[in-house]
Amino acid sequence: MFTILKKDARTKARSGIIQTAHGQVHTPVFLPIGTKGAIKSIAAEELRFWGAEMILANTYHLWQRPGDGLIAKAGGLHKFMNWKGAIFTDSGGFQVFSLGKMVKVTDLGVRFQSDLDGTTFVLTPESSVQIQLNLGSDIALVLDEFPAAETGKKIVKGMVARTTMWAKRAVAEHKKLLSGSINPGQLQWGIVQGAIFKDLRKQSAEEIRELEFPGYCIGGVANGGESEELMYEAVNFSMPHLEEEKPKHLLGVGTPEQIIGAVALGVDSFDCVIPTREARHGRFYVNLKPQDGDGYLTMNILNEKFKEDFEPIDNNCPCYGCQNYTRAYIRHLFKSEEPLGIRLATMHNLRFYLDLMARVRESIGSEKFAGLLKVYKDRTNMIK
RNA sequence: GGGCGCGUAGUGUAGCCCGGUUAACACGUCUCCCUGUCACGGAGAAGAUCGCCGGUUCAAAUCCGGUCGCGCCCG
Repeated sequence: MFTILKKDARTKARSGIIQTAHGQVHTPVFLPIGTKGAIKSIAAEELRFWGAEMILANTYHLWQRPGDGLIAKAGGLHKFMNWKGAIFTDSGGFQVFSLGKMVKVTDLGVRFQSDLDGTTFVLTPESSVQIQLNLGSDIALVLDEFPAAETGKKIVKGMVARTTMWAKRAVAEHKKLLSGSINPGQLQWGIVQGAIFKDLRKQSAEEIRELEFPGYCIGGVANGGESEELMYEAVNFSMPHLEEEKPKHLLGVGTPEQIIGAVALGVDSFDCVIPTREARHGRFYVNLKPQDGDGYLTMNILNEKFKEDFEPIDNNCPCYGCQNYTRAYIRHLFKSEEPLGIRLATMHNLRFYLDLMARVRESIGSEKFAGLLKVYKDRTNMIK
C-alpha cells in the first residue's frame, strides 16, 4: 500500500508513505544496508533513533550464515536483530553473481559454490522466495538476472526474458507460501532489467507490470563503470511503463546527487553501500556551511591536513562524533585502526544521508525541491 | 689495550662472499578509488648521495686501507 502525499510541480518527484507490516516508510527514503543482519558497527536502536524506517538486509548472506531456518526459529529477522522498523531484502542473486566464475545460470536458477565452505548450492526463484519468507522481511524481491556493464544487446535480451520467467515463478511461490509464513504481510516487488536499451527496458517493465506487483525495483544500473547519464536513461526508459501510483526503488544508488536526480525522475527509494563503506575507509560526507547554502563536500579524514585540526568534522552536525570529538582525534583513531573511528564515521555518514532524505521529503511540493535539485546537478556537472 | 661483529629511505631488513643498467622488500608516510557490501578493502606515489675519508678498477653498497659510532668477548 502506497500513498502519495505531495507531487512536485516541476519534476516527477513525489513524497509518500509505504505502509508495511512493520510501520510506515516515508518516501523518498534511503535504506541503510545491513547485509548480514547488522548495519556495520551500529545498533538497531541507534538507527531507529535517527529516524530510519527501513533497512536492507541480504538474503544470500543470511541464508549462508546463520541460515534462514535459524532466523525463522528466532521469530524472524526483526526479532533476531531487534529492529523495530521495516526490512527490505534483496533476492540474493546479486551476491551470487558477484562471486564470479563459479556461477552457472540456467533456467532453473543460479548454481554456485559457497564462499564459506565450497559447497555447491542452487538459488532458484522459488528458494529465494522461501528464504525471504523465513527471514520475514516486509518487502521481498524476486530473483533476477542482469548483465555486467557493456554487455551486448542480444545477451541482455535473454536476461530480460529469464528475469520475467523467474518473476512469474516467484509470484506463484509467494502466493502459495505467504499466508503460513512468519510475516504474512510481506510484500513482493518485481524488478525491471534491460540495461541501457530503451526497447528492452520497455519490454521488461511491461512484462513485470503484468504480474501486478505492489512495487518495483529498477535494477542493473549500479554495477560500476556506467556513466551517470546512462543511469538516468535506464530509469527514464523504465518509468513510463510502470504505474505512477506504485512505489519504485532504484537498486544500489548512489551518491547524494544521483539520488536527488533520480527522485526528480519519480524514484521513491534507494539503497547504497556508499555512506557505510566509505565511512570505513575514512571518507566523511559533510554539508556546506549554512551560509553557503545547500550542497556538500567529502572529507578524507586520513589526509595529513587534519592532523592538528581540533575542530569537529562538522560544527553543524548533530551526530555523536561531531558533538564530542575533533578531526585530529578521529584521524588518530583511523590511523591507529581503532574501531571507534569506523563507528563514528558510519554514524555520521548515515545521519548525513538520512537527514538529506528528510530535507528532500520536506522540499517536495514547495519551491525548495527545484533549488535542491539544481544545486546537486551543478555539483554533478562540476565533478564531470 | 686486544679480538670479533654491525653501520643501506622514518623503522626493520635484503643485496656484499663471486664488483656492472633507474639499490630490493616489509611496515610506516602521502594521495586517490569505493554504487541491489565476501570489503577496517583496493590502487598509486614520494622517500637512501648505501657511516665518513681515501685507494684499486673502465666500473665500488659490494674489494683494500684508514677513521668514527654502536654491540659483544678477552684482558
